[in-house]
Amino acid sequence: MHAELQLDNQVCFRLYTAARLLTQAYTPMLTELGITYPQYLVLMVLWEKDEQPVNDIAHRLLLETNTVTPLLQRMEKQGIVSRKKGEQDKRQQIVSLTAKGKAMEQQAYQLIPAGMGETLSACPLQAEDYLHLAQQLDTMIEALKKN
Amino acid sequence: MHAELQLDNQVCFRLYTAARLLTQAYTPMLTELGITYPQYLVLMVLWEKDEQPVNDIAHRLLLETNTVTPLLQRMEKQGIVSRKKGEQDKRQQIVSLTAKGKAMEQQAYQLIPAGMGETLSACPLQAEDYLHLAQQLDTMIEALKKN
DNA sequence: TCAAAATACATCGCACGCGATTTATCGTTA
DNA sequence: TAACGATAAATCGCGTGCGATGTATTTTGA
Repeated sequence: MHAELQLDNQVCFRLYTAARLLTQAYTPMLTELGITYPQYLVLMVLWEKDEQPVNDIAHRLLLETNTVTPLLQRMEKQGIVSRKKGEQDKRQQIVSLTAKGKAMEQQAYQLIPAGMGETLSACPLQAEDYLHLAQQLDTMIEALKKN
Repeated sequence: MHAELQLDNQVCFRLYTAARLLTQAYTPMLTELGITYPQYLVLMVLWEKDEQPVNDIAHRLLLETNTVTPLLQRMEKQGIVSRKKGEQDKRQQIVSLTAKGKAMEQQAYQLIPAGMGETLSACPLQAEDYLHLAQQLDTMIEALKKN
């Protein structure tokens, strides 16, 4: 029995579990909006800056384009975003929010902070704890980004 | 522009990303063993205690049986585990390690701590930071488990 | 200048996760 | 004890993630 191979000693398992469970906590609100969590991430990227090529969205989310492309295709089918070929560089697909996609920002603002606030109120972590957690995760992410 | 809806303010996005990237860091070692990360989790559960029903494994990993069952079927096909119907309760499927599955503990022990140590050496977090991180994640997980 | 390398995106295949449903078995109780 | 609700797995469908490959376009360098 090697302590290094015990589930209870694994940071990765905790990250994997916490990410899944927290994503699940978003699901009821996101279902009301008719989207999934990764689609919500894409929307946040586009709410910040509209009209971006697939590559920029993928880089922002640290995902590969072969994940983002089908995701965008599904979102286009739902009328949340539109895609058009880049004018200066015809290899690019420029992704834009539709009116529906823009309107969803307000709906999200009304649903999600309130809903998640309630969920996390059951969690005895303070604002400063989350800040510290975020910093440590950023440190890990930064180190792992360099493969 | 609502601060609550900015990607940079999302703990969930950080968890989602850190979990993905850390899992990716495991992948080279796990590929050498011929398994995936979720399969590695199942093996850790079984190395700790062999011969468990599907439900116990799923509960330990906080996963649903409809995730674990196909995963176990793939592992059985690879000869890592075997499944047999429970004797006292015929609804259960008791999952056991094969000789191959047991032997993989030693291989994992030789590959993974060393490999992950090297990966995380690029990460300026100390042992006590990981401990603190683990505690905070456990707190979140505990709160989120109650839906 | 023009062929080769690089880049942007798409496609394909496979392994998760999970909501929803189904099937087999068990426990309970009327 | 016979029916009925509860439980354990399995199955189905869909949306990711991602490695591998393909295609169109741009950049490059001899």
